[in-house]
Amino acid sequence: MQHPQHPVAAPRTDTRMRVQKVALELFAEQGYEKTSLREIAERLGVTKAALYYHFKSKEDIVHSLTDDHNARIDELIEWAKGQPADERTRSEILDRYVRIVFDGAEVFRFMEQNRAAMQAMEQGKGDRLARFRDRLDALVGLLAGPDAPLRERVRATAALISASATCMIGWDSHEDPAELRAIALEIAAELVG
Amino acid sequence: MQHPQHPVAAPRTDTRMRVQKVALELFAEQGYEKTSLREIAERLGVTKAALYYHFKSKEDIVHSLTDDHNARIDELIEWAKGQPADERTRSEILDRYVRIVFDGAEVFRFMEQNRAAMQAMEQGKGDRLARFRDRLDALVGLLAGPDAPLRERVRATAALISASATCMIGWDSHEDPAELRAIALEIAAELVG
DNA sequence: GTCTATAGACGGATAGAC
DNA sequence: GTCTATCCGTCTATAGAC
Repeated sequence: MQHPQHPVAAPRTDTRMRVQKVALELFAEQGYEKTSLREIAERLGVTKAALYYHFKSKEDIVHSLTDDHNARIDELIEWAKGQPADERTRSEILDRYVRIVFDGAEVFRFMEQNRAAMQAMEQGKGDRLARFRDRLDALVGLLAGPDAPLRERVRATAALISASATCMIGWDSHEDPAELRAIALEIAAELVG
Repeated sequence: MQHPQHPVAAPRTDTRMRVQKVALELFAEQGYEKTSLREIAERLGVTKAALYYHFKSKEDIVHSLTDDHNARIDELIEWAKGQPADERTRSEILDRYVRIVFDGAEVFRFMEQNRAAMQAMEQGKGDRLARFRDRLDALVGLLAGPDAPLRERVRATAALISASATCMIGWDSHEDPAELRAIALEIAAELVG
């Protein structure tokens, strides 16, 4: 008789997730470039080499943190392209967008504060919506219409930027998150309405 | 008879400004941390050591780029503190704020894209409004009132963030700058009004 | 005011034992 | 899956000649 589920000696199967957690903390505290793999390993109580078993490079850690969130934005864009360009669709785009940023607030805050580093990583990825700016432009196009006048495009941009900023800025810790999300959505709706 | 104005051999007295120009270009292209003094010197046709004659460190180059603009924000805050907290004052705060960001758009864009690096530099400067976040909070306090409810504080924050983003985002190069500035102001006024 | 040369430190990444 | 040890590159900053 065997116990195939659990190998003996409980080999810390969650190390990968612990690396992600610590890396995100340090990237947020001191920035991506100023955080070395040595620091991440030290705070985790392992060695640099251990990190390379779970991630093939420093950039790979970042991608493991950001890919899911970026994919959700891409899905939103794809979905919206198949919808009629009416008021109903616009308000659903904003609702879903705010929810995505709100759910991944820590990661989006990291991306925001390290935009220069993110842009450097995005270089050379010509395919799809690899670049942050492409995603923003796509959403603006869907919210304002592809050939909208400058004023409408600027307002749609401002709507997205202020909504996400509201979701990811560090407020007093005892503010009501649900209220923040509602206010973010209200502001965005006002600007595209 | 002498010619006291121009020393012989025209010793490139503008090198300091040329360094600032090239540094800002490179910081914007690849980010502050990924730009080395070697690269700056190379693009300028001088050596690293020459840079150290004009600036005492890499950070010092950044401060030479940003200090004036930050001081203008500080002056705006000081001025506003002595004004009555009415509609007239709020709208003048926004007008002056937008003008400051608009005038220094390249530098503000650099600070925005390298916020992590900026924050790292701001560590340990306890005095005055050394930190970016302090300036934002001060302006929000002046626009919304010191003990305003959450919604008003969030809206004031969104006003400042979207106005500055509008001024410093890279739009199609043939857009009318004056129109952009007007739209930025309109959005901000709407959110604090 | 600009140069050459170098110090001194730290970074990411890999090899190979256990 | 984690370790030790190390390679090799790059960086900021300085010393000192011209």
